[in-house]
Amino acid sequence: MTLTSADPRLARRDAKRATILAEAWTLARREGLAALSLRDLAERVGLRQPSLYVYFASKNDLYDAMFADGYRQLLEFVAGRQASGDPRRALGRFAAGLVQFSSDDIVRHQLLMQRTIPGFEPSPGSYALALEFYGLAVQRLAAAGVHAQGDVDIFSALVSGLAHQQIANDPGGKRWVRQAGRVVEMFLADVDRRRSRTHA
Amino acid sequence: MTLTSADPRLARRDAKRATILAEAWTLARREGLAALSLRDLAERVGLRQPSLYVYFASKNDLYDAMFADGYRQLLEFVAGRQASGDPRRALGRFAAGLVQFSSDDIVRHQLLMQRTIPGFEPSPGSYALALEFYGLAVQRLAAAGVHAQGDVDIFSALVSGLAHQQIANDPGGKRWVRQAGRVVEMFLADVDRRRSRTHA
DNA sequence: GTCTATATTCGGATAGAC
DNA sequence: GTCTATCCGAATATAGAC
Repeated sequence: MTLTSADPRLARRDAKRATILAEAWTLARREGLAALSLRDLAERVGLRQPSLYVYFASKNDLYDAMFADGYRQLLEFVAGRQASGDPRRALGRFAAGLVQFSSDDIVRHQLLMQRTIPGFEPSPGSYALALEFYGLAVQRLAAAGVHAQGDVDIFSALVSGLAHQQIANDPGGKRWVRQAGRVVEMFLADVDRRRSRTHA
Repeated sequence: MTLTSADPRLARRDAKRATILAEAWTLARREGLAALSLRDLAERVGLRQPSLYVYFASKNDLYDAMFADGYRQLLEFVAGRQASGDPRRALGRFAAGLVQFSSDDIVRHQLLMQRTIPGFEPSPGSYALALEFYGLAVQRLAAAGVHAQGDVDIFSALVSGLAHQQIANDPGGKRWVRQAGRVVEMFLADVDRRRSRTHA
């Protein structure tokens, strides 16, 4: 949605939407996601509060745009770190990257990964981006030889757990980020162990 | 705090506080933790809104009481499932129990484990209960031969990750609860592997 | 300890002029 | 597209009578 348009009118509109969005993130990081107010937001972008409705149909619409924006950032982040070399080592770096990404912006992590705003649900269009990310993760796992749904479930739990502990108990640090490699190793060792037990 | 007193006057007061607290949980589960309103809460316990201030000094004080209450429930839950038999198997049951406990009440998990309410921070007295729980977990780990801080960190991430995925992607189900035993096994196998590599 | 009444502030959202 | 003006509702919290 809201791709930069050729029409200069729409282009400027999109640019302003982006400005507002960026300011919304800043404000949310400072005040808390749930405490984000359209009044404050308007003031920070040099508008009166009702004028925001030109750009966003409602507050939930703003949250939805932030949700989509956050997942676009995540997809871009993942795309920017191509898997190279041994796919199993790459999976470790992938996991560490995700934990770092979450840790880099707690509010973003809250919005993308937790259901914390009462009444907010992402629109289908925004949720599609979340699914796209999930698909990418499944690809990385497959490249490392992980296919079973149960294994995918466990991997997702490992990453989200590391991210959560990092954010909750060492914000800004790397205490759990550093454990990502080891955790993925232990995970892959377990997958192997089960494979050798089941097959042949 | 707020132990049942011998003084019948205080006892009735505490009883009413408990009633209000229970209703606050119910309301928070229905409307969301952040959307909890003192007006609705008062109505549901047959009081006018200002009368709540007799029992709680502020809304944050109510959250604080809920926080303490939640950790008391957790401590009771853990105490009710004594570790018996092989401490390593017991650790698996311990982890599964914790995931189940979180899954049983999403709002409680939100309040206890996430920083989701803008402006709320637990009081020292309430936070002490959280530390008490943490100490118990460390004991269980020690009984299973896990001592290193890094190992404790990983265990906490494993449990919180399973809980989070369970809540986010299969609320009311057991998809991730069921994986707890396997995850703890893989964890202990890794701890062993490292021990045998380092020592002797 | 409970009430009525009210202060105060703030929130999101809409109408309509320019 | 931006504004002023305003609506409407909701929130927490306090004052003071009973």
